[in-house]
Amino acid sequence: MTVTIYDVAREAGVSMATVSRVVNNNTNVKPLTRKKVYEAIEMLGYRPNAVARGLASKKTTTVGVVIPDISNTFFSEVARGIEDIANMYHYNIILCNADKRKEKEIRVINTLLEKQVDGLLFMGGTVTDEHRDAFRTTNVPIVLCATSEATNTYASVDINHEKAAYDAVTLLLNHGHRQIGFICGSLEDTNNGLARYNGYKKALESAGLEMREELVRIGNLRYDSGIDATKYFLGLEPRPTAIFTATDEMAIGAIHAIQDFGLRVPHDISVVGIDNIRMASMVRPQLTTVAQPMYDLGAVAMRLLTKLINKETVEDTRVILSHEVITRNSLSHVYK
Amino acid sequence: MTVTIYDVAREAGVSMATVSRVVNNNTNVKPLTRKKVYEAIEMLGYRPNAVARGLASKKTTTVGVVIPDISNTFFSEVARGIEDIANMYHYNIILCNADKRKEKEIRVINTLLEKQVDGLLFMGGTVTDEHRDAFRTTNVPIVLCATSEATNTYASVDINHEKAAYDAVTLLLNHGHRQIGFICGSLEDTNNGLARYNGYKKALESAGLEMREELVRIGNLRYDSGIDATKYFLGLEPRPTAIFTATDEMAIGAIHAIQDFGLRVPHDISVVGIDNIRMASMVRPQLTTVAQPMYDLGAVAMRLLTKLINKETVEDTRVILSHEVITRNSLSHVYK
DNA sequence: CTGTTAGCGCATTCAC
DNA sequence: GTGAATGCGCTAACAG
Repeated sequence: MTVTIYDVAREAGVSMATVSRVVNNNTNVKPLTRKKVYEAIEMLGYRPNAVARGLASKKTTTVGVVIPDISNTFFSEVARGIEDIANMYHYNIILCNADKRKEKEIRVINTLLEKQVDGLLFMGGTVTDEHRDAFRTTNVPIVLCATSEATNTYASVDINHEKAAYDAVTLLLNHGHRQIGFICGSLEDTNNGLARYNGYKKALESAGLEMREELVRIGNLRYDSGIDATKYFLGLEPRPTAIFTATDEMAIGAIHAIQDFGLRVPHDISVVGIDNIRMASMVRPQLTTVAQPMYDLGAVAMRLLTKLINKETVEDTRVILSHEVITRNSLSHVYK
Repeated sequence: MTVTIYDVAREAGVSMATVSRVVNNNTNVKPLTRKKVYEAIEMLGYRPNAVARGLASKKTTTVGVVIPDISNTFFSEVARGIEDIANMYHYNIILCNADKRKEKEIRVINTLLEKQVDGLLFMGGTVTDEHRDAFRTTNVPIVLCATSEATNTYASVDINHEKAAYDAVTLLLNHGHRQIGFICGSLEDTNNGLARYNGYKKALESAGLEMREELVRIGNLRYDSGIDATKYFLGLEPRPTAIFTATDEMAIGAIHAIQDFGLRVPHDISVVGIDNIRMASMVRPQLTTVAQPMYDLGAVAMRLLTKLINKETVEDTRVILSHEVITRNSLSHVYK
């Protein structure tokens, strides 16, 4: 039924070793024999069995990708970067959603390893000791992407989240804002939570301001929670003149909550986010935000992984990509 | 270095067949031996090699998914449905972006087949003869998802695009609109283009109206093209009282173009889209649209694929999921 | 309930 | 340049 390398060999009147050579573009095959083999392949409709090849060569040309949620626009953008570069280097990716749930992350890491992936790209909340235990059981290269890891012992690519938040708040400060509401992620979430929280705090301190707890709300990074937190801010006396959020989605929620309340953005309240998801320029007013290079995060991580897989020497395995303030229309000077 | 089933067998004092049995939860292993094997596995840190297993059993428990673009919010939602169900049935997915480009689609189909996937989930624009040629070279089950195929010979899951458009336009008609601008996808795109175009046309005809070419614009399904086409409509005399678009993204572009022009939605112009992407309820006014069950499209397609893989008898391999009109705030009766 | 024996389809020595 | 032989790690009969 299925045609194997052996059938091709017989058809072409050569040995299977020779067929293997031409299929793998090995040098040292006489042009004529090469041609005969190609013809046999063509006429039999031979398709190499990558599984058998993987077993024999111990390389599968596939990498495992664990991702929190592919339907999240931030991660799907990163995933596209990953896949494009993977494709460029002739790797395929096995994609696993893990929702930042530790047990599921560990589980998929193990099945990915069972599948003999050549490398592992991990995106998730935070790397714990259990993760490290799982990573330790293998020799395949691992790179962390948009993920925080305390001991800094793995290859990784990310942005400086604290600095990004710091820059955003400083921007607000420079526009005269002093009452800046902050919708933060959970402080257990190192990147979106704690790091950005620290950035907010430090920016305030740099300006000689004290952080006030009543101006900080914890959200879940999503649109609705941006709305909810903003409603709270709207009830404050005095009201904040600006709202900074740890994600663009929450920022968009903030904008709408303000508008639904009958106020204007940025005239009455300015709003600044982080991420620069596509949607950020698909709101009115368009969102001023700190851009993360989402596609590049994935692309660079994947490129790094290919180098690691090929045992190329790489100068720096901990790469920080730069973020960038994107000025649009949701921010203005404070009106006294 | 790597510990194999043979090492475990020796350690546990049994044969490799027995180890294989316990690893595969085969019945008929004495509890005591099972326990011994588990202990050996534990102490050696044995991890089954899925590649070897795949070669021996001719099953890889992975399915190939070809998708137009994972960073597109519509498809990433579908992909989530696919992955969740795949995971539920213990399959992994190899994800390949193909951008609806035929050559790339054919290419990834072939590499997926080389990797011996147990099944193939195809999402793309249109299935051509070249696709059918590629499909013919294999016996693995294939299901088409959100994809049009003229000869109707493959398992598939989709919605009725023509009817969805028909319903949307009828809704507009029922609200008194008679001048309905339509931003369509390319007519070469069977689903998003032609089918929805026909639905628009038929709805008009059912109401005894004639379709007028100047009220139809071709867009590329994205936000910006919604803006561009709407600017054109805004210059028409008389202006349409409503705009219907083939995708939500274009609808949101339409809303913003209208607002940027100084008009109000829906007071001056109503807007209705198709899809119900998350963003549809993250605009002001919130978008009235015809919902496609994106997650379910993926989930049902994957479930169908698992049945096909297991050679279960399935009653109907061509499934049409129902769409639903979602009434929000971008539509009102026409103000005379 | 358990062990023996063959392959699965290919890459990869090592000869020639 | 090319062929023969071996084994990658595992499943799947078949015996017993």
